Amino acid sequence: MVETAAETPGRDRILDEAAALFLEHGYEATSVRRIAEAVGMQAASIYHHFHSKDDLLEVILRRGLDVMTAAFSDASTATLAANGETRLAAHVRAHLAALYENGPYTATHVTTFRTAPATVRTTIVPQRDAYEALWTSLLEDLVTSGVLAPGTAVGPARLMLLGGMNASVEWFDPRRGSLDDLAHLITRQTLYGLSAPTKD
Amino acid sequence: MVETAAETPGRDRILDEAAALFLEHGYEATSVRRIAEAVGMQAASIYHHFHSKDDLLEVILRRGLDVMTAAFSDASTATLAANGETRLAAHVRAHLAALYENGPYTATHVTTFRTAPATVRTTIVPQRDAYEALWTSLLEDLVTSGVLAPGTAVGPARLMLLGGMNASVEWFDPRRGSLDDLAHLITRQTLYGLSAPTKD
DNA sequence: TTGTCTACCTAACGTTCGTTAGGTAGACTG
DNA sequence: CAGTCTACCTAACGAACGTTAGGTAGACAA
Repeated sequence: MVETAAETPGRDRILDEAAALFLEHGYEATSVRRIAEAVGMQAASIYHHFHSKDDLLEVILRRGLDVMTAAFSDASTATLAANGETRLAAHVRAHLAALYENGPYTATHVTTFRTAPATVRTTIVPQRDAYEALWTSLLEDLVTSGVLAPGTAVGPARLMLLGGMNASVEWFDPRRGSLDDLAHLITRQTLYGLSAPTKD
Repeated sequence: MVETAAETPGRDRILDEAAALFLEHGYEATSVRRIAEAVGMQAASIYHHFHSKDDLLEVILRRGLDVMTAAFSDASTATLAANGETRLAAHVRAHLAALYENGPYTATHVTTFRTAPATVRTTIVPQRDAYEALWTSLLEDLVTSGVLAPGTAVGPARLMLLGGMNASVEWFDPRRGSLDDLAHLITRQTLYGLSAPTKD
């Protein structure tokens, strides 16, 4: 039960405000009346644009995933000919950009997906799996091309990398820190770790 | 407004069930009636043990922090004489044990703290800062003793390490995977990264 | 045996929730 | 210029919420 609808200004305002509120307070803690107030309309008017509160969440989660996926694709086409480290760095930067630019949709996705109502979650799962598969195949390429150590367990590596990036929403403030710096930090630490160079 | 109360079986059952439900569905999505049902009592009986639902959450969050802090201390005393890598590994293992053993309190803490009601969150903040300070000083020691690269930015390193460990609650299942393996994986990746050994 | 305390209970309170029914003002359409 | 459609509105519904008042059965103490 998802909207394919055309974009209206009112509808997009609702999505923006709802996503921001879901991100800050969580889905259940945000009432339809509070969303409506943020937009400047009555609660009942929300239902002109969405079937239900769950539907509204589903559209937001899906949009967050769309933003991520588009960012990943852009990074892929932009670095087709680049070396492995550059490609990884570009995709890390793209995922972080999805989290912190183009609205709160992706950040809302990663923070609310786990506890979203089961009915909403299950309809999103296939699209989410597809996004994770993109990362899996990127990391496999990097193993094959010798950038990552042979025998690297790609599954755990993907989970830790995505987990680490997503965890940054708990502390990173894009108005205070540079996205490029964060992307560089995460890429370097993922590839080379924190240890002092060995002296053998 | 926190309980210092003696431990009664009924009270601990409430804490256990509530923490598990908050972890799975989130705080706002879990009603007092549902907690009571899980325990096998009436909703009103919860209020014999806790002032309010917020109070119940606060006790749970604090207990989660207590579990973490105790685990960290144990790891510290157990590795006083050990080398840097062993000390780091022990503390990583301790934090993960706090997340996956001794009940759902720590896992509930890390998943619900960010969106907890502001009044609850602010009373917990000092204790939380104290736990993070423990990690900061551990990492600073490791830089001083030459285990971590000189000039390592300890703040971001701490955030990424804790963020990575905490993010594992989204995917790690302690009944399927070994905690030791996970701790080893995270420690190794944190120190040495994923890159293939350079051939120069 | 009377009194107190603990750990629950039933019943109900006022509030807020998501949602629906039905209306209206203004913009386009023929 | 009548008709339709869009984007809202007011009013209200039943259900669920957190919470409180007041009672009770059993344990333990004097």
